[in-house]
Amino acid sequence: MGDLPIVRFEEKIVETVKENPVVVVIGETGSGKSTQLPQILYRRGYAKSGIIAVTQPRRVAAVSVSRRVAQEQNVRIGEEVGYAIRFEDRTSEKTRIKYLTDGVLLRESLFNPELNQYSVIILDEAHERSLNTDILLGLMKRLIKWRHSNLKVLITSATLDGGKVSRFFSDCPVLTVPGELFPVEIVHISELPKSYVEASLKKAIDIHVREPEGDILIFLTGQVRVFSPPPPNCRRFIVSTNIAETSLTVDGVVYVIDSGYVKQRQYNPSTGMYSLEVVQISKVQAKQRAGRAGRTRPGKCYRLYPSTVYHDDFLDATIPEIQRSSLAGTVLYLKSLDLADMDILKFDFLDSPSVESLEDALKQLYLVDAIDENGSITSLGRKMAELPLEPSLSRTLLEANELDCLSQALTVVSMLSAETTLLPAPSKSSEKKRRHTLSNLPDGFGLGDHIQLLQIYEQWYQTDYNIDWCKENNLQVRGMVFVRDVRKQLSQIMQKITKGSLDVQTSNRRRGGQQEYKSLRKALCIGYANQLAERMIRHNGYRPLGFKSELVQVHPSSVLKSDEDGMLPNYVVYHELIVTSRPFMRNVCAVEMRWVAPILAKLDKLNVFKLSGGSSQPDNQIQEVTSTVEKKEIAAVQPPEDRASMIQAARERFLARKGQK
DNA sequence: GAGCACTGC
Repeated sequence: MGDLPIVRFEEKIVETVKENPVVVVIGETGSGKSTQLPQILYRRGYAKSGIIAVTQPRRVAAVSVSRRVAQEQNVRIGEEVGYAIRFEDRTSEKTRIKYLTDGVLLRESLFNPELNQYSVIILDEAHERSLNTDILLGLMKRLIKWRHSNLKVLITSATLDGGKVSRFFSDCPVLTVPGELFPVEIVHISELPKSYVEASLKKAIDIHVREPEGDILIFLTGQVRVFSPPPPNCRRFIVSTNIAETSLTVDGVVYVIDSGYVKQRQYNPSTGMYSLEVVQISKVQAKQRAGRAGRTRPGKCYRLYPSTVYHDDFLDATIPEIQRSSLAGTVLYLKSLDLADMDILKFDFLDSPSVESLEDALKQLYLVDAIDENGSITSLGRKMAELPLEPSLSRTLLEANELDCLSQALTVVSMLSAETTLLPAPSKSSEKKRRHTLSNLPDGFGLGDHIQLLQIYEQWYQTDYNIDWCKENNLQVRGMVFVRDVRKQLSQIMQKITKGSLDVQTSNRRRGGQQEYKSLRKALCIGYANQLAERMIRHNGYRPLGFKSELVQVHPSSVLKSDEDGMLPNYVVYHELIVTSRPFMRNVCAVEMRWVAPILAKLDKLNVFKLSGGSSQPDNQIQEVTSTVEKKEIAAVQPPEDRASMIQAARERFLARKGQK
């Protein structure tokens, strides 16, 4: 391993780290930074006073890199070298080099804000700008002031604007270590193609006919099934999403075709909606993709866009996740750390999220009782922050505990955490099968998808977690096992939070139909107070409350049923708003008017300016955001006593809105 | 009546 480029820089690295609390290390793929940097510091005695921590954005990376380092150190994993990821802690008292996901380090800092057990913290792959890494960057900046005498922080990345991070950390030094990639020739197309799917197909065939052997990796935005599997001894065409940029390494790739696009999920804080959009990649991503051609020998990267477009239109770096996500969980986490003079709107992020996004987070936290009207964290909010869940789901668990339905809520919340991994990979044959078998699964009594998820898990429990049952019902075994792990972890945390011995056993009893789920639905209503929607008068469209007014529909895959008149419930809570062909509510649950009334009253009282601190003079931006909260419409919502008056009230609102237009 | 990239506690 002595021949890795980084080892030639050992003296320089050690010298720089000795004299500076924070150092940025830029190292291309193949530089050995992830494996060698901690070993260099270990050799130089930095693990004597504490552990050397190395964070990774992904679980697989934490495990595989630590295994390699353990091998190089000639120790077993869990001894001097170990790793910690969710559900799996392979460290011991002997551990001096510890690989962990950035999420695990964030959790640790919740219970030990000074992170005293660590003498060195290396944030690896920082260029990916994961939400967790970005929060850690902000926390490290504060931590280094408290612990300037006994903590070293290294930020390492492949292609990151080192100058920017250096400026963030008071002009700390930037070291650049060359990588060991083979040269990659970049070829741009002369003009943008009409269809990048078609163009990439043509280019692939072109390479196949003209170029010497070597596999072809094609970056597109979804799994387009245009290529059939190759016979042996043939050239492989690998069609991939951005998964091959980071998570997956394909050996034998010599040619890369880069469409220049990626599918990205983004959150709109004014409407509360997520959307999946095909967007242009950044220069950093384009470089990352090209690099995949030079791992085994010199390669070529064909870019399906002109070099002028690359230079003039492409963003330098991908928009960081923190600017594309709902920040309710993040803001609650930061509030619970009790950082001194902590104004959430002024937290020092490398790239700050918009004021609107932070205020949306505050508004959501207020509605779920995690912060009070002055923006201070409540005792309930502190408990919520301990749960590794979105605030609405932690709130649901705590309310369920009060309403004696914790066991059911634990199941629902765990199922939601794994939902995308439950259904099988799409294929023509399984699609038909799935339709068939899903009809055999319970239907949630028509009350909604949360109840159905609960019933599915309870059925599985009654088969004693039988793997064949999952297969028969076309549920991914790995997904269901994950649900079971999450449920166990959440049960333990709930036991700890409530300091009691709770009944968290999955129910085995069959009781009286719909009534069985009343408390659970009430807990969901209180938990999802920030995700409540009201039905329109004459049709089954809904309007989410507390956001800019938009018409949304219940997703057609929902098991929610309409009444004898064909009307859906007057109020539902939803797990997610997602814009595909239209805006949809995914995973909805019917709730009752008498549970909704207090939430409407709270929406009415909402004052975002006060929530965000309110002591300083409001600037224009804040005033404008406050005005987007639809005071008039919300104030018009009365909490009526019965269904007739409720409908009357809704009709008046409807007419009032019509009149305004 | 839809159809969704990736990751994490």
